Amino acid sequence: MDRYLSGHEVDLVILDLMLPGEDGLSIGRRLRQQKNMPIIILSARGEELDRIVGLEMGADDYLTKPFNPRELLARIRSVLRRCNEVKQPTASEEHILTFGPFTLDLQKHELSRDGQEITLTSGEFTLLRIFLEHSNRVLTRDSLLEMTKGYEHSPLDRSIDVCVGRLRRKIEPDPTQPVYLRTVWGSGYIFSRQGKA
Amino acid sequence: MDRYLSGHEVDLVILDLMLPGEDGLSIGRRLRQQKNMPIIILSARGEELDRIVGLEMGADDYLTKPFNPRELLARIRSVLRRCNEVKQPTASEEHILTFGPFTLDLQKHELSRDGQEITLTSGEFTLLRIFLEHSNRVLTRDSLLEMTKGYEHSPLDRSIDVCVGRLRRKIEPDPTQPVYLRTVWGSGYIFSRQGKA
DNA sequence: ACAAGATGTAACCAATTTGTAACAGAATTA
DNA sequence: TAATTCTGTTACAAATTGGTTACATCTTGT
Repeated sequence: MDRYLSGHEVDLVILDLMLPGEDGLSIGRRLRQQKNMPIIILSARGEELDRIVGLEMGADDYLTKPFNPRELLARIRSVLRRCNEVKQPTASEEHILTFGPFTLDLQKHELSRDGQEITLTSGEFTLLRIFLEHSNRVLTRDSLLEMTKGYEHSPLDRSIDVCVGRLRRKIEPDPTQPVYLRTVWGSGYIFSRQGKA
Repeated sequence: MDRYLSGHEVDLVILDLMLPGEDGLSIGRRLRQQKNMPIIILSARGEELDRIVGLEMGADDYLTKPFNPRELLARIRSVLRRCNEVKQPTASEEHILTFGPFTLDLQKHELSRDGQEITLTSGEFTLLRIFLEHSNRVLTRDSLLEMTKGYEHSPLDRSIDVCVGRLRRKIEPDPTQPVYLRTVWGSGYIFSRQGKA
């Protein structure tokens, strides 16, 4: 069992105390201590003492057989909800930015859409971050160069244009008709999180 | 009741569905939605349907009268424990960290896989510990040097790269294609416990 | 409609960054 | 002290990036 657990992603363990082998309670205690894994205990014995021991051991919930499957589902949902809040205490904080269906994680340097990762080079990442942090306002090539590299302006520098193009290919539904990263002719670029037509 | 709640610090609400006044279930629903408050429901009716409705509504636990006071205490403890972890996720002193099939024991300074020990030098151990303690975020060479040795930065210091390489040979299935200890080009390294492709 | 300037973009490749083997001084152990 | 292990440095190979260039396309003003 330990081997299985170490090789797989497990969200929650439902422990049947009536199963043979290592004592269910000690398994549970170990799982909780080492991996902080959510646990629901099933038991045929409905005696109160057992239930109390199970909960004190650290299980998150306790159900006695026979049980209603719908109740088990409800309890699983309840435990997982609590648990996800534990895993991502700071998910809602500053280091995750979103636009349209995309998510940019500033800590991981990772862009994803529908849970699927989209690889960005470090230049693309930097540019996207700047656009997200200054959305809905026109950014000139000068200020973009300034923010990305601290450059002074060179009048024939096209590097921003090229990088914008590369970014568009990764985030725009149709790079020809940008909805997030639009050109403001004669001035620069503007980014809008919701994606204008 | 609302007046009381807004003026006081409340850790947990025990809701008696049999009390008069506003319907207990809707009170509960409101508390959870507005304050994300932990809730335990008491009810004289032991019918399954009620218990299910209560849990689905978002209560953290459910107890039917008559109940054993000790069991109520245990359940309160269980619910509060979960909640406090939300507030202080790193409060407990875990000295065993896991990732993929590996286990790192901080006390013994020992890395093992499937019960088999993998010897680490002290430099490798330190680096791995730091990666595990700061997983899922990019760590620059600078900050890694800082954390491992308190170094000031020397721009041509490659010691981190070399140590990362050595660590990879011990933990990566294929050091050429790291899944745990990945490079973030132009920025540094990032460690993910579950091992990304 | 035309010219002039601005923008999009494919392709090339130099500069940078990273991987790693080999070496040697440092640290540890016997 | 001698032997052994560890770890930083160096050097070079490999990989990756992103700026430059060149040209097509688009916008604006006349």
